[in-house]
Amino acid sequence: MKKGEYTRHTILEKAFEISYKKGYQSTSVDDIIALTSVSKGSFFYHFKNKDEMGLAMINEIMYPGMYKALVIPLNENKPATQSIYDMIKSILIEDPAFDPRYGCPAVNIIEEMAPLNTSFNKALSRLIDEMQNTLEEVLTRGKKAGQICKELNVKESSVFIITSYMGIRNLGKLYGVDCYQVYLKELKRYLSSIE
Amino acid sequence: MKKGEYTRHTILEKAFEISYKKGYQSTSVDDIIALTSVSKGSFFYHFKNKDEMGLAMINEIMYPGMYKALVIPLNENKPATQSIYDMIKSILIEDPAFDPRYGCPAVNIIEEMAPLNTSFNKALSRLIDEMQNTLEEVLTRGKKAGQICKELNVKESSVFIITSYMGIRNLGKLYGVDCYQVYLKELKRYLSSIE
DNA sequence: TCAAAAACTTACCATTTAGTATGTTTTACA
DNA sequence: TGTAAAACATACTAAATGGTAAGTTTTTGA
Repeated sequence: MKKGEYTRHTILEKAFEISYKKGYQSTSVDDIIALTSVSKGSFFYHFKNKDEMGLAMINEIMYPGMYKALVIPLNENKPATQSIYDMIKSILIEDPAFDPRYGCPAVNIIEEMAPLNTSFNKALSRLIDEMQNTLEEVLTRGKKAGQICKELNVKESSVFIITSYMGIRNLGKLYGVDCYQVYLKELKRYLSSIE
Repeated sequence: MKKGEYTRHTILEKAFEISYKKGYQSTSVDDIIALTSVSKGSFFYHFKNKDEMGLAMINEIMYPGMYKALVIPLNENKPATQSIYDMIKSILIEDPAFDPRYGCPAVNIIEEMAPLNTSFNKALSRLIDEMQNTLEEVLTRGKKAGQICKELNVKESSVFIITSYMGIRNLGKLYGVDCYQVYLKELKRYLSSIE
């Protein structure tokens, strides 16, 4: 029960790595086993089909990764708008797990799979809900601390922030990091407008 | 020379229709010819390969479509922020050419193909540049008309508006039209913050 | 240590994929 | 109206796809 779990996990990691660059549907089982030196029989021993693997990849690789990169940093003890700005700047500019050319793994797979597979949709909704809730909490705490305008609707604002992040990941695929800098300036302006 | 152009155009239209729902890479040539009742030989008479067809689809179907839905409405004679808000609301809520479940065709194909194909990337950049420039013009005109804050950086603001649009198309795939309404409220707030 | 369960391998299969070769029909226009 | 070019159809290919069958090796825990 140990060896198998290790194999399973490396399959998921490699699948994540390839599908981040090529897209989920265009990543074949053969692509994955080629990179893992796991046989096809072994692949299908661990997952009854490709989509079950994809779902596990979302839940076991993507979810923890996003949690670490997006949620944890938001709970540091900083002024609300500061901690939001820092987190977004950090994942856009500093985090080596992201490549501007390939965007954000979560955004990519939402774009590709949410309309096609309800199981994927559910798992991905759970991921974005987590992010959404954390943002709302930060903004609400900010209100109580007098850092955020009392009249602000925290739900609307956090949706707006998330959409801007999703969008800049998309735009970055066309124009590279240059547009990240432009985006960050206006994000800062927006954030100061809700203080 | 007439009949052929008609066939070519219906191929492009149907390819657009299917790939809007399934994604470009997952739309096969067989899918397209099945829906057009055009033979495979005829398909490859008009396009030397699938990607050449995809490129033509972007330039001949997507570009004009986006121009009509996004650019033209921005040049109506309204206050700057009003015309931006109305245009976005219109394509999100009213335009029957878009299905919230499937998002925005241009955003979809940027997400999927921009990292994988430089020809696609160029054609799509041209499309977004057009949108970007129009937004900048509207904001600049708004400044001159005293509707927009003089200190605003029009480039940064228009990038921010575009990213928010791209992002809400992504989020809409998870949550449907409900999140459009939430987004629009905060978009309105943002727009009034730049007045 | 040893047997049962877990983990893995190899060789295969049916289907789908983009693309081609070769020939036939249609169209435009002189 | 005749003919050359344009447009199309059919039947095919080789490679890639997700998945399976059947057997072999490795691991684990009593």
